[in-house]
Amino acid sequence: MPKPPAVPKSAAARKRPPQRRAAPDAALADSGKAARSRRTQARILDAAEELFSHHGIYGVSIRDIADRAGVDTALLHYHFANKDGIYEAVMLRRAGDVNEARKRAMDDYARKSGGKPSIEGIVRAYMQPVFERLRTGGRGFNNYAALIALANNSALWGGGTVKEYFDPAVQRLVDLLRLALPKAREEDLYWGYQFLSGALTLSYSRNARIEGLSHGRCRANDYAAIEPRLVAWCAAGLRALGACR
Amino acid sequence: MPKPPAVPKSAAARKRPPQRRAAPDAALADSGKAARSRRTQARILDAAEELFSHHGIYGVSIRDIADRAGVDTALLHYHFANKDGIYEAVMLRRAGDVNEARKRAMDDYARKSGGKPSIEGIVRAYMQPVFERLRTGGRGFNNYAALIALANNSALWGGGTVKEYFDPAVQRLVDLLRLALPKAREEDLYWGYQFLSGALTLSYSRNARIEGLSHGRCRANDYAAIEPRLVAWCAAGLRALGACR
DNA sequence: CGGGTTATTGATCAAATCGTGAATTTCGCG
DNA sequence: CGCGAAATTCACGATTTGATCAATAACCCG
Repeated sequence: MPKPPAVPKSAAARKRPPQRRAAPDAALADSGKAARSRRTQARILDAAEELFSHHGIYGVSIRDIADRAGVDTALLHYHFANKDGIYEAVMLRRAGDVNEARKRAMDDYARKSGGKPSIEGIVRAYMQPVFERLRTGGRGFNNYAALIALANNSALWGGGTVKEYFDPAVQRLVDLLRLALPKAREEDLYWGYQFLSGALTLSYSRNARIEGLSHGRCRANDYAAIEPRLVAWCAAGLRALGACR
Repeated sequence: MPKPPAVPKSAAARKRPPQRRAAPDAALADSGKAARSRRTQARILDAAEELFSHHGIYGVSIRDIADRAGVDTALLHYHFANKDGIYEAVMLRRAGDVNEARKRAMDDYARKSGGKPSIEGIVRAYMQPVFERLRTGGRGFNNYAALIALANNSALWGGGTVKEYFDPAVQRLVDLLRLALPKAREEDLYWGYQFLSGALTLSYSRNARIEGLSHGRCRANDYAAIEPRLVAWCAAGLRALGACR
């Protein structure tokens, strides 16, 4: 009886298709059943990522995703159990990569700068992986970023699993800032992060107000223009916060 | 196309009978049919405001709103035609008031400061009306602000009518900043506004990450703590942007 | 090549959704 | 009072949504 594993309702979100390792020979890395399945899942997640980033989780139906991915509705349930499963998978797919890169960049900078890291350097290291991927990561990462921005300004900041990927990088950032701003109050470091976070996420959100406001002088996704300005902005703000004790 | 599901299903709350209105005596200013109608519409908008701010426009059904307002679904269509009409009415209801107050505050400050307005003063005048209402405006304005934050980081920044209320105040802000930062590049003034806007909206959004990150040291809606820090932060950032030409 | 597992589709359901038009209440006004 | 318009409710239909079950296609391995 080929039946999709009827997972108990309580553990529905846990369900994952058995993930086989790629064939050891790997003459062709992505041939074979498992690889094909993985590619299909990726196509589903790509579609969901794009649609979620435009309309939010509730503005997209499972059918919308299935149509855009070119598969049947039931397949989404087979791979991801339900809609929340799809959403969580989308949120987690890139979370590890970008935050590992953040921690690596901050560690590298901390080592390179010896005992005297600059605020600019710390902030730049934290932001650089995101901007790099925004510029070169294709439409996929841009959709993901817009979705993160959407979730960040709402109550549903992921199902609760997302923070486990994002929070450690933030703590690393705050730790470095504490080193560079020894006179700053502890709470001001966190307020500083919150302001930084708000400005950063708005920059890769789907909001393009600035184009109309500036009469076309600024383009909303001109990340080459945004990155240095945002670094300077946040560094100055952090210094002001750290000094106002 | 985005067609909506719903959010929270409280079976008990669903069958709650329509709440009878308060005593009809009330011989006060607004009795009469028109006033009653206006009060009903206000109740509907209050309910929609709260639900939209939590779950987004697609996460709320017309029934959810009607139930919470204690009226029939058809009444929402009678007053606001359809869901988009409700959304627009919610967005516009407080838009005029807060932005008029912003312009007034900036005009007052510009006059009071003569020809030498400070960055801090300008930014404070722009933000003050919002923080004042967040502190004293009751739950209604807090819901509205959270909804604005949600819309601000998404593609649907109002149906297009909202910007006509918000943009003039922003332009007034930029005009004053141009005066106070004569060496700044034109586009940097707008980037500055964008960063300011991101940090500001995140501060009154429904995101409470900072409470967990700071281990309870910061409370997400401690506006008395946020306002002065955000003013200092943005002023420092603007100065840095304006000087880096 | 053939059995068995996995991936994918087709058909379908119960519930929820938006919207409408007819009834019913409320209330101003003559 | 009592008529008529505005405000509000009732009942309902067409459509969409999330989800499931059985049936088929693709593939691996012996």
